[in-house]
Amino acid sequence: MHDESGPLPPKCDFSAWYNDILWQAEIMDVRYPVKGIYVWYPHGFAIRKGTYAILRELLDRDHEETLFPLLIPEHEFMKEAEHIKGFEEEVYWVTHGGLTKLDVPLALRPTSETAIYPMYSLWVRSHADLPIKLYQIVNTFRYETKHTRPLIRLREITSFKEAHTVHTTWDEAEHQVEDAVSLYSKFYERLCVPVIISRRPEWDKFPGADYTIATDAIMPDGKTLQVGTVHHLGDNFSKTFDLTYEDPEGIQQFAHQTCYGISERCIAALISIHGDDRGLVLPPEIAPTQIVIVPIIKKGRETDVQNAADELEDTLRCAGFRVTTDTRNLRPGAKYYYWEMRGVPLRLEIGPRDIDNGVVMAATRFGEKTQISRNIVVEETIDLLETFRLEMKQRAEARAMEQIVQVSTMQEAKDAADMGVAVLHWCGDETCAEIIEKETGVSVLGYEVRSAYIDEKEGRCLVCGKKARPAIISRTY
RNA sequence: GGGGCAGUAGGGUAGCCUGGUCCAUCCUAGAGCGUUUGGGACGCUUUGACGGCAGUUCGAAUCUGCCCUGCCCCA
Repeated sequence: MHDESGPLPPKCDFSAWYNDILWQAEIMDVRYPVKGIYVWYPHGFAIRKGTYAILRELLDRDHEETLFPLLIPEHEFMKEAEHIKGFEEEVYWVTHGGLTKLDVPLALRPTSETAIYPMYSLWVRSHADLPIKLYQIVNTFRYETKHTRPLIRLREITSFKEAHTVHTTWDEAEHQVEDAVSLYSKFYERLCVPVIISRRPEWDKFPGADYTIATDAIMPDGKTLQVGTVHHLGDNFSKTFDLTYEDPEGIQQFAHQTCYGISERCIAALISIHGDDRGLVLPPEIAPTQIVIVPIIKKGRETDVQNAADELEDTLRCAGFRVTTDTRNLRPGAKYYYWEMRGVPLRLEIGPRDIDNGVVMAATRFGEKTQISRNIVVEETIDLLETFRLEMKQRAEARAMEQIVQVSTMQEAKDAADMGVAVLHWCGDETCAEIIEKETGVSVLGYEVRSAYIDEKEGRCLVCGKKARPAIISRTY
């Protein structure tokens, strides 16, 4: 419970570590009495706010935020055949209003295509109305039958950012897919979370899509977590929902669409990839508290120290930092552990000795201590936080590179997929993929891989020996 | 989808087989007072639970049934 072991199970026991850090760092309370449904603690929610602020900022450059209803009438939901097949097993239905049975059952959205597209069909008249690029951040419901996990596999997804765009042509929609992929790359770069982008195999794409590009992060236990998807919907939904526009020649045409989503899984990745045995490690941009000031009270110098801490807090707050002074009646050590658990990037200690010398002690979340001069504390803090951010990124990338292994035999693939992601050559043929999956026991995640950590060179299919490009396989969440 | 194990205070455990002095307990957490503060402080006082619903019984944390929730293994 104490001493060298620390309050958390070691991170190498990832499952136990993950469950524990969620409540120790006050991210989620998992005790809500419904399976797969959890409560955000204020601290977790503050992390969510910071993370989604970045997502909003990136999207707001050329999207508009909106809000569609939670309830979808059965007849709309049931229109798109492929889509229904993909979701019918996991839809919650509202069947009654009070004691009265509803004439039309209402689905709780598992995703909002069928809520949004009937309205798009009303809104779009002419090519001049296009493109439309909207997004919303909402809760969605899926009756998951597999093992649920906080932030990862939920029955109520509380933080689903879904964007839905409409375009005149298939090619224009394809450009939008590319824009979205690059937007997601930027997003994860800001979180310092390394990701692999790839095209999902045909049998694994979004129900109703022409194709799906996915973003995966590698968790500490080597399993991958899908943390973003971008779908080219072609004109599949526009045909179903009669979403047409009049082109410049006066002819009615079906629109082409895309949709792309990110959920609170991005928080799961953020926590898991950066956290350590002492707790959270957060990028300064996201940390609800960026700097904590710990006053070192000594008998006889109480007001002295308190005033110095207050002044320091003022200076930093005026410089734009999110800063807290911990004035609780605890030993300094207890405070250090407390804020380390919460992932605060920088701690400043100020005691009588520092006041006399005109300095403060700075310690980053990685444990690097430096003494900085009080009169240039703002400049030094900016430097320390930026160095810290880069260090976070480097550590995460180094780990990702260890977890990605290029393989050339089935046995190697199996071994590598046990520890992380195996990169192998696959011709694109489904029967070859089946053999790979059967022999390795893990699934083919994708092909047309885009990642700074993976070489895109051609080779020979591991199964049939035909010309092939790299594909990735791994155990998944 | 199939199988197994479990649920006792905020957290972790004992008790259950063999129903009854059980005022549980320790660590931890919360509240209060005082002393303390350069890596998890200490003393005193105090708060708090048997997952839910039925049943068996003079009596249920303990036995039975159903439900809910969690964890592990296999497909």
